[in-house]
Amino acid sequence: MTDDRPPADISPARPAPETVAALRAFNRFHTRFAGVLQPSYMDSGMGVTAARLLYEIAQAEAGVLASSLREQMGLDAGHASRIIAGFEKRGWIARGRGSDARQRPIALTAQGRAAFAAIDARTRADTAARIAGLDRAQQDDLVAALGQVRALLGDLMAGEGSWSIRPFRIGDLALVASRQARLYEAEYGWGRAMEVMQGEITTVFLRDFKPGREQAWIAERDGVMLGAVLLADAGDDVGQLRLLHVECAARGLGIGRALVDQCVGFARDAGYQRVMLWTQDVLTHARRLYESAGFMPAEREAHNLFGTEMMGERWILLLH
Amino acid sequence: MTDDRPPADISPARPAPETVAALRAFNRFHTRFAGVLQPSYMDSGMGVTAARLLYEIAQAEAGVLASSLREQMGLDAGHASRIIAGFEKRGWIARGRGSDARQRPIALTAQGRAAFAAIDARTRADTAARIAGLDRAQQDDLVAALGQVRALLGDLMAGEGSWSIRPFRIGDLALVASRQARLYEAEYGWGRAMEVMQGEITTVFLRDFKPGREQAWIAERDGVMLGAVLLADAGDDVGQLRLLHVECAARGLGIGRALVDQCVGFARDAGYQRVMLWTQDVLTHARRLYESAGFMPAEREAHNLFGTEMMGERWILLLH
DNA sequence: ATTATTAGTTGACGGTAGCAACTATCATGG
DNA sequence: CCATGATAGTTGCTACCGTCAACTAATAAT
Repeated sequence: MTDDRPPADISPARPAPETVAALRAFNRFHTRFAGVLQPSYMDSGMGVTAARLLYEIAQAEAGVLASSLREQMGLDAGHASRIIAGFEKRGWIARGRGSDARQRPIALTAQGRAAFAAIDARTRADTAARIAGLDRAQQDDLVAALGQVRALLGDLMAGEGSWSIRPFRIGDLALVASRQARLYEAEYGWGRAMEVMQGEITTVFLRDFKPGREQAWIAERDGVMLGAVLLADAGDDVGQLRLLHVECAARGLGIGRALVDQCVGFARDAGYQRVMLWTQDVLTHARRLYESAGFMPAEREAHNLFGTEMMGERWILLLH
Repeated sequence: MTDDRPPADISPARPAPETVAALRAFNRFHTRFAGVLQPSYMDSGMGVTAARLLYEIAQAEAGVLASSLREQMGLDAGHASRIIAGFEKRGWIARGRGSDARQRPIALTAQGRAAFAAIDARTRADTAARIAGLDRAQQDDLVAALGQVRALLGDLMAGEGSWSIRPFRIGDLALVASRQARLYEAEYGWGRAMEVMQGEITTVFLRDFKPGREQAWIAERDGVMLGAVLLADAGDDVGQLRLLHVECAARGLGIGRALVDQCVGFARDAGYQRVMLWTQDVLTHARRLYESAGFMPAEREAHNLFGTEMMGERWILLLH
């Protein structure tokens, strides 16, 4: 009844109360939101859990084990067993034998696929009805926000590793500038001067954009930007790699490397002789990345452009 | 079992399949996420629904009616009645008599408040533990994304009318440029030329920012930007209102008016003689807003800056 | 061969939630 | 003023959900 646990075991890095409050408010909201969606299962004669389980069976490749479904959904063994038995009784699934004779791998029958398709269509329609008022742009915002939430709340299933890289679209570059400004502010304390530079780079890039000679790429997952990079024409057959960044939450997935590769590949195809970039020596992670991509360090120069003494570096990659 | 309903009654404006899929995936995720949070209620001897109900009672002013709670939460009358009876039995609530003797208004007792506080603290701690890994910036992103989802999914409770206006912070202006670029692209088809202009305006504003003489404001709710406006020093004691916008989803709340008022008030305090702005005659909503704020139309000029023939207008407001 | 482990099933049981019948009160309208 | 209907809330019934624990059968470990 009472909470006797010492604060210490909650977490060393305690989140801000407002964040917790916002998340709780959201949870309440979503409980109600999902509650409105549920009744439609009812008249298909099965409960929400059964519907979820059927969904997972349909998604999995034929021959899923009950145990893996259980674990995936956090279900009780007995509960799951009964629901699965129910499916079998209705002829929706067939159960084989695994190499291990205790296992009874589950597969949907044709009948089961039909039943699932009907339920799924129904659910899809109900969900669609709930967001019928949103135009295309709002839908994109929604998808991005949902993806962002899942990523931040640590949904390991959130399109696991399924990020992709695409050319920039309208509004993307300013967003890149915004994210980078916040990123460097949070991590290094570089302030407005850096923000201005990022704004100038993106704006000039857009203003003088040379299709075929220049390009920018966005790495994203579920509509959420995970990183970005620009390739600008620096003249004399030199391409300049600019504004590479990877969001904190997306590091270690190889996104930075993929962006650099994309960029260098484009530069090679476009006929550039070299790719050049400026960076700061404190950005050690980026430096390692450039090094492994074949870039060679060139000039170093101390400067004080962003409020602190720092060491700028030029790196060069010969292409041909 | 089967879905016999004609497509017509789903919605005339049917959302994209990917949006629906993303929302469904999110629902599945959140069901599991919330499921992990639930067990902690258990050892307080009450179910999730009871906990939710207690929360609502605690939030409401003393003297809530069971019926309003029921409706609010979408509960069955009998179910709610039994849970409430349980609370009464434990001495957590006291029930009075309304003017209507059928009504039994509910109020927390001191004991009830204590019990709720304990449960609430527990829940808060559990929720906090789930997001312990997030740094400050990620928490901000999370709050914004949660707010965005709630706003887009039509949560009328999402901080109803509780938006506010604040001065800009790092990364805000580039975000403004990004949102505006997408907005005008979606609504009017103005393309890259407009995007470049927005980038230039924000970047120049940041680069030459004159504290006290210039400012930018962001309207937001739950961490989500709902609109923004800039006031730039145009010389000769003229302040220029720039880049006013209100997000589609946030229109009709008086945000545009509040932003203009904020801007004009600042200009007056800063000692400007006039406030000037440029706009396009097709932006009828904005024009009405400027008019009602006391701006007077000045020059009009046809131009073709953004890909189509359009009519630019200058408006002026005399301050002193 | 013995023991422990694992996959899955089954029985028992308390809690959840929906439906409908019920009481008590109030509103309306001849 | 009484009949009628509506409303706030309670109670009984029931199906289902979900947990615990005991169970079978097969496998793995020593």
